[in-house]
Amino acid sequence: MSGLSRKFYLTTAIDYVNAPPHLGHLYEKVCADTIVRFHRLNGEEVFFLTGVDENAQKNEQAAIKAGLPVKVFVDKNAHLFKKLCKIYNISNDDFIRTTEKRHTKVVQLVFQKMYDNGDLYKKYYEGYYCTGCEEFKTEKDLVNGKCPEHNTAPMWLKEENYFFRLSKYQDSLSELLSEGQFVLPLEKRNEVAARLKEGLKDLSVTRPNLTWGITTPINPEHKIYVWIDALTNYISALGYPNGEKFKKFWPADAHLIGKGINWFHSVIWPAILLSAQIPLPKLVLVHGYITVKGSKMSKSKGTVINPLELAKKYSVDAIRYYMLRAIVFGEDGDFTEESLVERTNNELVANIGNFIHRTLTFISKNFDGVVPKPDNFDDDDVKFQKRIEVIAETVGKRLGKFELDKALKEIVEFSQEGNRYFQHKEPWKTKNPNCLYLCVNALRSLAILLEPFIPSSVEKLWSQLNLEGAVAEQNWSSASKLLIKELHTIGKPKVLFKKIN
RNA sequence: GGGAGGGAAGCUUAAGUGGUUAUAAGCACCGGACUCAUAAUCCGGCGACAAUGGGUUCAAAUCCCAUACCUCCCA
Repeated sequence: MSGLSRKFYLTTAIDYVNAPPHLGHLYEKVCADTIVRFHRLNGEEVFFLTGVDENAQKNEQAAIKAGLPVKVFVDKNAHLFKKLCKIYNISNDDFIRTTEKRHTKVVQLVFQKMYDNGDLYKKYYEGYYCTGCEEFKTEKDLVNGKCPEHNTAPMWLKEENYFFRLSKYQDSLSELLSEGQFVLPLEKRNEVAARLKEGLKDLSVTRPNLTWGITTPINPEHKIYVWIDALTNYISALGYPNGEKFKKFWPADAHLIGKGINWFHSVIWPAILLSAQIPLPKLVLVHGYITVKGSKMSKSKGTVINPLELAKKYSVDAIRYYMLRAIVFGEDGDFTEESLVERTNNELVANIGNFIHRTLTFISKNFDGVVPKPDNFDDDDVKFQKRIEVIAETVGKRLGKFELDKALKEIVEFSQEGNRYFQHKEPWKTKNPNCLYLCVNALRSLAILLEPFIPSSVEKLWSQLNLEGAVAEQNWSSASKLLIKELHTIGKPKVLFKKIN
């Protein structure tokens, strides 16, 4: 353990604001939040960025459909994303909106730098264009002459666009991706590397004749297309090029993204940065999708889950706990309310909640709320004490590897160990002081260990333990110490997690 | 159309990468103990012949081939 304070910069993808947030948006934010909270507890200086992509044509189209001015429409949905963060205790340090001046000017600067570097050139392009996809399609892409995605006939379009010499960076990118640790999990790295071998084509990075979006600095007729615009949020939010935050936090320690935008983050984004001569991020961290009944949430199937609504039905921490625990990080995971209820009742309530509550009420009722003075430890006591001594490291290792679900599993097992120990020592017969002394310390450990996952519940636990400060201010490794001493008076016990139904 | 991956107890998973009757965890289910605790807890039991069909081998869940299904990436 070094005493050096390090920095940790984590981003999420920025979300389209063409619709209100769904559960997938929340999942990414909760994962990110858990990761950064862990890093904060480790004493690192953290910057955690999330935000929304407002410049996409998709947003404009959705606004028109809704019969609202684009700005009004976008404001409305952006507000919902901010609200989502607030409700779910997402501890983001900033929230960027790509229509903000601080962003648009950086996008133009990056564009200019790429241009100055000779990486952008003008070219006529002709072909089928699907307005839904905002993309040119080849004949092969079409099914019965229609875009299979949108089921609409594309139009024949002849456009003058600026192209980015992506091909120029083929070798640098191949090298970046062969090194192994740039994209995690490794299967995701392999997918990108395999596609890279097929060769890179230059990329169209502007669109003419649009009304919504950021104008290029070199030609007022052209708007900057999604790539250079959206991805640049990761540095514009830090005040690139001269901002203090940029100097302190860039390069990003991880970009947390969904698997669908892996290519953009693992190939296009590094290429843009290389072209603009900006250092590359350290890691692209890819998570899976939340599915409902085994397939993607879809509007037509009516399986889209609105997390703002969900929070009215279940507690925020139960939802956070469930998503983090039940979904293997990096893989897709199915969401059902039944399993949410099951996890909550069996683990959060019956295991963790019970251990907390039985310990606290026992001390409260039998020792007037005062932690008893321990005697000499017997073998059981020593065994449990040792468990406490290693738990911070055990869970920390998992979190360091982004194994959020496994980390949580370790914590559940620790809590179960507590229940087992308590049961075995039978303090209701013996009034065994060692047992209560160790268990109440285990609760303090649990509070810290669980802080990244269920931050709000854990603060309540902290105050029931009548401890100073906030859990979020504690040091991770102190979760393995017995810092609650004899004669400490605990607060009033109160049920933390309620059983559902 | 090309490529990658997956199938394990009723369900969800972890381990296992050639060797006798496949190692485990949680949920569910059954039984017991206990009563401090939100009928929570603790202990014990139940339970899979490994997607299917072939092949290699003295021996395969583990290697190879084929087929079906699911997922993903690409076109």
